[in-house]
Amino acid sequence: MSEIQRPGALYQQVAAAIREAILSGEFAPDSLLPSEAQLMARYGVSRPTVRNAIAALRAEGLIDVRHGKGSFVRASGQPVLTIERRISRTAEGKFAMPNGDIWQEAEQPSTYRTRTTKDTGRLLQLGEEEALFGCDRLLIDPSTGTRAMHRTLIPFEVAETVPLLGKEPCKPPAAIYWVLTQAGHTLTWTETVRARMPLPDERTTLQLPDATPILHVARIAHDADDRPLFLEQLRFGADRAELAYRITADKQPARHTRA
Amino acid sequence: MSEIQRPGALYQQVAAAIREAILSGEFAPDSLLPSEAQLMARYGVSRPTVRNAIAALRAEGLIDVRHGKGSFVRASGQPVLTIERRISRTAEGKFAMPNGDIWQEAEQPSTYRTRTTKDTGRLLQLGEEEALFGCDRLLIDPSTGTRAMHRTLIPFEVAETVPLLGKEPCKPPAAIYWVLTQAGHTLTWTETVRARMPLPDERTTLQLPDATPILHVARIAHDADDRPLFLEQLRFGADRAELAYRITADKQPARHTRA
DNA sequence: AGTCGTAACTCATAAGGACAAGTGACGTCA
DNA sequence: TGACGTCACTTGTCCTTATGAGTTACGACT
Repeated sequence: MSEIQRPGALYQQVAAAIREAILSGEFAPDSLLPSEAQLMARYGVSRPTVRNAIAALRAEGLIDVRHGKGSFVRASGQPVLTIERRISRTAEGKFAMPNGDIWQEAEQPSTYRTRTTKDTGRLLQLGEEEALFGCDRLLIDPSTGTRAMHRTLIPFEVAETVPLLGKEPCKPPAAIYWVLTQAGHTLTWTETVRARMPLPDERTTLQLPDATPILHVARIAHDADDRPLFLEQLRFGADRAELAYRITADKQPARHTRA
Repeated sequence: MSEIQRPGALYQQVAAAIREAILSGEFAPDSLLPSEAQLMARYGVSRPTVRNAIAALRAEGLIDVRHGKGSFVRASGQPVLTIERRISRTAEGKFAMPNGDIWQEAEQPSTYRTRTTKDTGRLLQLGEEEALFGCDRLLIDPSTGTRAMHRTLIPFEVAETVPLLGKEPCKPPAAIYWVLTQAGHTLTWTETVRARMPLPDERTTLQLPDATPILHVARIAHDADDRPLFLEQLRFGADRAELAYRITADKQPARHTRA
């Protein structure tokens, strides 16, 4: 019934109409949208057109479609888990992470040897194809069901100078910080944050819904002279979790790039 | 020709075949994929099936399709711009941001009055529907072409106690920090980072390609007693830019939640 | 030589039909 | 009563056909 003809393609007009209805609250979160047949009648278009419009809204993450049941307005709920990226030291000097104890390991960590890629090589200030110890963990926060993939990458170079690391390359991060500190290093950290769409295997491991990007954090532990010691990666679905940082003002003037 | 029949739907098999070819390097980045007609012949399927497969790869961000030209393997290039989220103070105590001078304002900042939403209310530790000054900027980094949307939200409460803010609510962040410091506040900051798919207006303003999430940073400036003073938001396409943070170890033991 | 039309390619949009598959409710039968 | 089969609903998949629209190159005409 409702006549539409404004922007461009038919299916985009239908999509826009439904989108407005959702954003204006006419269709409440978690409520059932009209079925494809009803939408066909409502807008006087064919089924492919309706499905095309629905596909567009799906790609925007506005709706979820369940086979045999219908299309539901996605509860655009904010993330339920805040991952605080901070590092603290106890009175004895040991390291503690604010999130260290919420995560459980879903399976045995898997360790392996690998080489730097263009990306990890740049972060570690190494060339490509340099040898690394790797350790992958699948983490779960039981209280929210949030899943995350954690990876530790330690250059052979570094592991050689720190016997404990070479023997057991797959320790929890806090333990690695402690070992390196005991070995005489003074640690500081930098993190870079990216977002991208998941690869198929990430989609399944992290159990992500449609149109859900993943947040990708890379934490580099630096020595006192600013040289990278090792790398931690954390990946998780951006629908359930967010990152939190603390910032304080430096005394030095801002630099644009790290030497 | 190449026979396929493994996982599930036909179009998924076709998509998987093309995806493998891309990830294995058979189709180089920026190269032209076979046309729809060629793919129909190659896999012996109909045009809708080919288009369905292509739509799936598009949603994954693996390919870009250009009307009249063809489908291209997306150069999965890492972000070209690193946005450092740090704050420095000059010898005179004024504030400087590492990125402060790379951004140019694409248009006049627009100021307005608004009210807290559930989300911004929580961040500012206010209720819903509390009055705010708002200021929106569209920023551009000319060297990379990266666009970003910046928003400042100042509660009326705060603006009233700081005359300079009330008169001119739309100052650059560094200037606001300075004004608040002059007014006797001691600032610290926290940031939360999220990623999500863009809304249609964000897609156009930020000129985002398909399947590109946006990174959403909310920076809260706190007073010495940890009460929020005001809020800055930054939004940009995750395809071009990444965030960088510095972390140092606290002396205090980690707390899980802020009081 | 330069301009412009046309043809031949590309993807985009739209309609129609048919059947498969998941879901839930209802009713029958043991 | 309980188990199960069937049916009516939903979306998923796949095909055919047709037309519109952006891109490029070639060639004819000026």
